Amino acid sequence: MTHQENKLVLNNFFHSLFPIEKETVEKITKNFTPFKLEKNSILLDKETVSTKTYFLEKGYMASFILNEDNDEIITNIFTAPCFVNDFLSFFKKEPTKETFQTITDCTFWETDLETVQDNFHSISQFREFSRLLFVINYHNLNDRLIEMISQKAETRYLKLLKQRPDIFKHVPLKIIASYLGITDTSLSRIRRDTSHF
Amino acid sequence: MTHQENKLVLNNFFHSLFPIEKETVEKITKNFTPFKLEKNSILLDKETVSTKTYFLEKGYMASFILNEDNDEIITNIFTAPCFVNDFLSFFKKEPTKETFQTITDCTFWETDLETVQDNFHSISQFREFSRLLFVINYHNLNDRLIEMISQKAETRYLKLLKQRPDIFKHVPLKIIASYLGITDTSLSRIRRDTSHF
DNA sequence: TTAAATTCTTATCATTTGACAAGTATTATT
DNA sequence: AATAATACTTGTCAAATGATAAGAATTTAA
Repeated sequence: MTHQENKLVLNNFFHSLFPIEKETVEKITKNFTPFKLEKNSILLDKETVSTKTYFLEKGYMASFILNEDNDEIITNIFTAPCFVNDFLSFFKKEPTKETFQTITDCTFWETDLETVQDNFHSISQFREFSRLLFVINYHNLNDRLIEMISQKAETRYLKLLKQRPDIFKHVPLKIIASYLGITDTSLSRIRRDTSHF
Repeated sequence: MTHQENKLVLNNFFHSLFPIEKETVEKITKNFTPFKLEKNSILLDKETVSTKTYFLEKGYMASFILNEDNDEIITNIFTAPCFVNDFLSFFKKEPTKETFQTITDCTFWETDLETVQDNFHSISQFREFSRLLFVINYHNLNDRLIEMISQKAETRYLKLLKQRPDIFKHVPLKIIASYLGITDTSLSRIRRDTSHF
């Protein structure tokens, strides 16, 4: 087994989320294959159908959409290890509106819908894991929406800085600004005004 | 069978989302029980664990959290027919942070986790339905977040007015304002400035 | 039906954030 | 190392939204 084929990080992700036997995880990840992308590569492009589900083993990514003015609106920032998916596109076979792009060099594992379906219908613990992954993703998204509704940019920035300090080391500020729903100018001002914290 | 026990709306909801046999739906909804709530009743209170999953058959609801200043921040507005759930609380048995309250008189169907689990692990089409429900809910939430990030309040208001005109007939404007992430004062101003549309 | 409570609107002023432009710093390319 | 490209900061002014208060309209309760 080469170093590239070491599924330790992938398999551990299952264990970290849900109590599950080693053998079951190995069965689930049997049909996952590894690959790498350099920084600033596109993993999944807008207006294409996502035929794979991706696990980000190492690196940083972002997803974005283009608004009417063709500005990139960052919709998510991903820190490994995590699954990176456009659920709607993958499960409903519809074109995605978002583009998923690497920020740093990244390593991935991928598998196709057929494998996911086999696992989903034959391994009850994978079903539970899948649902839990949805529940957690939904919950995180809901929390972020609540913050966007109820807190001003400075509060959101300070919270992100505290909860995900790592991304400030690896992700350009203009991407973080867009993720926070503000301009890079505004983020710069907020950072100046809060630098004493 | 009394009128109250007519599962037409509930059962049709399954058919509308996913191709599924009549008998399978009847099997799934066998253990759902009906109940009613008057307007301004609490369906699920903050800091309690959601032991049921709810289907809103008729009426309007909202969910909200309380921020630091004890202001209600509306997180969602529900129009029947739809499922109304705190996924995290229901599946992870954790206390919810949100309160779910009726806006009008409402009729519901409910069932418990044990029934959901039985269905989830024994009926493959229910698994597909459940996942699809998650996918659609996640997608709607993501769209709403993107709007919050990238569009100004007036644009979000006009879009809501176009996409869900019914709620403006049944839901107080101050609730809609909070849902849009603005004050009722601000919504009132926007409505004055856009009333010519 | 009247009184009270709630919702909605409007006005004024303050705060937050955006748009634009210029300049500096950093990173990538040759 | 030099050049170009990109990222970041700062300043100025404008636009969007919030906070507060007062009054009008509507709904609810007695």
